[in-house]
Amino acid sequence: MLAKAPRGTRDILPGEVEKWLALENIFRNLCEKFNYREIRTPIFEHTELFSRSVGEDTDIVGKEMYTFSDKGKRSLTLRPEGTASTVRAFLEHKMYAQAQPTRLFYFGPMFRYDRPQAGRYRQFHQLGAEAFGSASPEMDAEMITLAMDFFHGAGLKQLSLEINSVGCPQCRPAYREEIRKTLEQNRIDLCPDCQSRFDTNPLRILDCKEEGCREINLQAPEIFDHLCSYCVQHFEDVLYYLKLLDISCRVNSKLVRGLDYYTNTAFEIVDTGLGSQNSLGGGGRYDGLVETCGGSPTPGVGFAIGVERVLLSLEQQNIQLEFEEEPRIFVATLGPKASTRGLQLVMELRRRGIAAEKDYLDRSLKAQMKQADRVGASRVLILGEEELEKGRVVLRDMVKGDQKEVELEIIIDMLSNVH
RNA sequence: GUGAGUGUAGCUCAGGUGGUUAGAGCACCAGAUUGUGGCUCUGGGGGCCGUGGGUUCGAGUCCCAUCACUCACCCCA
Repeated sequence: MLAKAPRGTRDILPGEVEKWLALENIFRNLCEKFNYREIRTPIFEHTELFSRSVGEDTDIVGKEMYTFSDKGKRSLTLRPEGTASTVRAFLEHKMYAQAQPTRLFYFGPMFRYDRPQAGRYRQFHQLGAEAFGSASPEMDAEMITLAMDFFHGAGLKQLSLEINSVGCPQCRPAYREEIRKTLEQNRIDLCPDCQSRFDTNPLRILDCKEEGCREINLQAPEIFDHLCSYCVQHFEDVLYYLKLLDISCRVNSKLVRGLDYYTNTAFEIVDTGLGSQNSLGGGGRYDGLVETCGGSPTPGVGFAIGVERVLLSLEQQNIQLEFEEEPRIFVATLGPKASTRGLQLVMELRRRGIAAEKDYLDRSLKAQMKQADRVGASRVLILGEEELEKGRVVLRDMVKGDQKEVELEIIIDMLSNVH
């Protein structure tokens, strides 16, 4: 147990970390172009922040939160998603008093207690963005474009963008009632989950995957017939702008996201070839959330993307992320004097910005050469007692396989110029 | 929370119907010229056979439990 990461968590090892950095860089650069600024919020928050904003009746709050109380008896929760914290920070630091809209992005670990499976972890990582202060459908379109540009920047193809409108507090209650009315006589045929959803959140019945529920859902009223005129217009505008910006999408009137705070736009990006957990990201508009968290009414939109799933999708589609490997110099030495001089040499190289290393295990020259090969050294400096006496060093090119003697004094400058 | 599958060396896996000191490939270390990597050859170190219990003269192998991993359901990223 001591040497085992907890269930649903894992180490990101050297060799894989490079991919994470590459994705982070793609996202950071993109966000900069869109004028979004990075925010880093705590990894845990007051439990109430999540239960209030995400919604008491959601699966996340109901059964997936890592909640604990600290020594001061405060109930705290490891964040299961990023939007709530961002909203909290927006309010706490009165960002609404600055130039609007406020555009923010984040990157970091999230936590949900769930059975792990392919593409699902208890600690997973999301990169996401939020924009406060604009209810314009242009903002929705911008947000979706940012997400899609990220996927394209990472090299992903074959993604499907699904979009829907879930209405607003003006029209949703009536629609909710409409669903209840039409499904009432079939209520006992719904799955147990949907039976309780009937009371708590009948919209969620619509995207239930149970065969029986799906059949019953055929007679459910279409949401588009029940949106208020504002919501209809907003949705149509979003679709219009997306088309204008060359973002293709598929309207899915059954799409209902698992968080309660969404209003109007809801969207999800899925990789159809991925497997069971094929949702790479999702988001939507949440015009009531800031108010729910104690602020004055402020519209907002955002999305979150699952890093592990993006990585999985890249792997499955055989797409390599680009990252440069720095050429490396290995200093091989023979004898204690040369070893000491070699240590100086290595440090000088490093201070000149050249990646370098030497052997500390007192290994034979042969073993040092082997090691040089393994760490991917492009060149090896061989320094023995003989060379040391002559004030020279052997410079070996590991790719070509040839070598020559060079003055020890000029070797650093020489290599600095090459690199 | 529910279901199915799998746990043997660092990794990938062999080990018919229970029978002596548990194997291979790769990896690792050393050697094949007293100072030179990749290829080859030789040798070497490494295994509470997931854990606990049971059946048996005898269990890696059979039974039970437990834990872990994997996949799926649910839900989501």
